[in-house]
Amino acid sequence: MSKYSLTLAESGEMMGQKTNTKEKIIQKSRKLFAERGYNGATTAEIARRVGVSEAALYKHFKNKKEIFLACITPSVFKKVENDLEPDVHDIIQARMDLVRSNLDSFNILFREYPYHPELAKVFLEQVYTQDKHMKHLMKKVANDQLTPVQSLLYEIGITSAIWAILNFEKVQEQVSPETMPLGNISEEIAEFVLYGVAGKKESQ
Amino acid sequence: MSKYSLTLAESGEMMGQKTNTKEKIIQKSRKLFAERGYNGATTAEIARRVGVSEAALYKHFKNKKEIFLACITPSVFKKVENDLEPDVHDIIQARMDLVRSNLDSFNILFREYPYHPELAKVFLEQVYTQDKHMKHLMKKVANDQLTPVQSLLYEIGITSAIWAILNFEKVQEQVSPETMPLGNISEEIAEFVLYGVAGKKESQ
DNA sequence: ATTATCTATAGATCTATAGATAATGC
DNA sequence: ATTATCTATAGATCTATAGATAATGC
Repeated sequence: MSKYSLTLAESGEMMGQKTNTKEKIIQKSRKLFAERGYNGATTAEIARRVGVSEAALYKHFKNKKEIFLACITPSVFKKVENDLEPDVHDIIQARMDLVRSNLDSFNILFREYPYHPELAKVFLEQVYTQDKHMKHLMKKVANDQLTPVQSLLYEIGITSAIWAILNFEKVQEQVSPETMPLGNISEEIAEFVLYGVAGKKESQ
Repeated sequence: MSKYSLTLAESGEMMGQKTNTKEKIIQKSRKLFAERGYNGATTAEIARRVGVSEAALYKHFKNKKEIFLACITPSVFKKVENDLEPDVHDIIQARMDLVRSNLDSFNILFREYPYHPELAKVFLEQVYTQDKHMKHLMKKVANDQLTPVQSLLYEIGITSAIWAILNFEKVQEQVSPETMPLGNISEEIAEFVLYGVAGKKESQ
């Protein structure tokens, strides 16, 4: 985690304490939905992982769709603001931390939001976070010439790039025999975001 | 389409001619899989859209999974090479054309490849196309300092950003009441890829 | 004759509920 | 008494096949 970090708010109460079945259903099913997609995840498997009967699920949620939405909607951003003025590296690092530590949620969002209209808004909110620092810094670097559309495109683009690269990293072994060590990814991305392929010119 | 464009090879014979049921199954189901995901697309619905019975599907394909794979695997890149040395704008435009005109395939790939090991390789091939022009130009602009990892990361990142933005464009209405006109997206992306948020410095 | 299709249906699964039973709080 | 769970199962799908029928090529 970086000094300037964002994390998804723990949905519901502090977990780990008393075994709250509802909370456990949400956590187990979030993982399962991320693993198999909405239709690939069955209520039977959710129940199995939670360790209760299927019927028990329906005492906590009206139906499967409600379980699914509970996995996503309560995840509002809890921003850990920081007094320090962050630089691009910190901001990219923070975004990577956010995506990485909530990869299940982002996987569900990126993959499922077109099938579930309820998720479209959440998708936008979580991906286009309107990160104050990011916005401010981008504007500053760009000499205040960033239009709202640019800031939207950049933030969505950067987040989806991070998401794709992190997932690629995970499945890379299956893909190429000689696994390419990706090195310090956030460093690479930060450099790219800041100066593009052209890189920083000699003038600094 | 730009002067320097890539398109996915037409899988199988030239369509439109004689009504080839197998080909029609592939086309209709590709669209359906993109719309609903693998598990959300039923063989009943595929049959309905093709206009045949479900049993007919199984004379052309061993099972549902084979229909699914047929939607993806034959889509090898047919590169329309061009003598002209393309600039960044052309290259980004070409990549956007590629993603946009094969959005169904890319939607299936980006969303489904983690659930289907067979797709991981295809995903990498289609997203990291090792676009000769892109590679060459990136290297040139970066003064030959691009490492293989960087070129991999950049190409995957750029493609996924384009994919996410194009999909976002499609569902934007549902999301924000005041639809934001995204303007010339490829122009924006090209500028970003070339110079980052810093933009081109006064020196050009 | 051979190939492409259809009707009908088996068998597996999947969501969701009804009604019974166990656990908990007053 | 109330709340949380279980067993059992209804009802709806969903994939895939068997066997019958129609269409096509020699």
